[in-house]
Amino acid sequence: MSKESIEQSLKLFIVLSRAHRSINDHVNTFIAANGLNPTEFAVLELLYHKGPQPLQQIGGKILLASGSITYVVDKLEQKEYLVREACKKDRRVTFATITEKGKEFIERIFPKHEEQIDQVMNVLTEEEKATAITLLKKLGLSLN
Amino acid sequence: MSKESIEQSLKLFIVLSRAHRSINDHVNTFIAANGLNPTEFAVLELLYHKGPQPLQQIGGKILLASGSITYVVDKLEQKEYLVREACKKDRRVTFATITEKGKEFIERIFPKHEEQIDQVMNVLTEEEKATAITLLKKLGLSLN
DNA sequence: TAATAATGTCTCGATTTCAAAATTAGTATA
DNA sequence: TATACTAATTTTGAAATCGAGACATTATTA
Repeated sequence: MSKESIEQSLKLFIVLSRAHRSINDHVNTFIAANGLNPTEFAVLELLYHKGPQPLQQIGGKILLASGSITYVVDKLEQKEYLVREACKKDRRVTFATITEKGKEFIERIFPKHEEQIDQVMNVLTEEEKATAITLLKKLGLSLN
Repeated sequence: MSKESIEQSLKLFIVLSRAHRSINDHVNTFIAANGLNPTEFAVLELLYHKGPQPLQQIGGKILLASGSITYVVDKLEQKEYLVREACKKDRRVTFATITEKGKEFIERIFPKHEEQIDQVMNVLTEEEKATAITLLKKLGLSLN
């Protein structure tokens, strides 16, 4: 654990934070221009791709506290992008289901969202992307 | 811009987000255990390493809106980790300066903070860290 | 020089998030 | 079966952040 090693680690932390912030700002600006915040978008995307979900599962998947789920789901329900549906088997559970309007929204927005990300990531070659994925995966796993 | 390329880009976005979140949660838990939030810590570290700063410069460096700077500097001033000082040359300007108590705090905490980060980053070899730094730098720059 | 523009900080209201407590429903135990 | 435990959701209050506007000061320019 030399001094240089620590400095490298710190530098890596900084460039990782900057890269993340930079990309996120870009992506979030696009999402905001379409009337949602990043969390709302994440929830809607989840429902679109994985089907109806119990509220609690949503919290688990996008890492949100239970109180926040209620809030975000309320917002999306007001916008008519999803509906709450009671679970018949277990009356404690509420499912969130994407509506037609929600589907249309995602289908309209998602391709551009992907393009935005691709546009940024394409400063790297395919090989560099593959390398970055491998390294970042290790970092993401290093704590669990 | 093939289909595979976009998928790689999306995957990279996801692993980048996860890595960042994972590391950040780790680091923030440590900082919180010492009574600060990440932003307060960032401001204090900036003042420690770069000396007294006009409030506005702080906002520029850690990317915070002007209203938020006022708020964070208030918090740190209440904790007696910094003081506001009027600028004599330009009476619009206020400097934030770290106090002795603030210095002691950073000197006590910072080495452990570095260790925390190093501990996580050391799942990578030195060479891998260097590679990651190079790639992430490109991503961070790709938008400005 | 006087008017106008720009700059730095603060205030205020709105948004988003969390954590803890409350509520309601289901499960297990004595 | 009553009683306590667990689970899912909502409510509530606090914290953190932003953006727009207010205010004082400084800079520019006509």
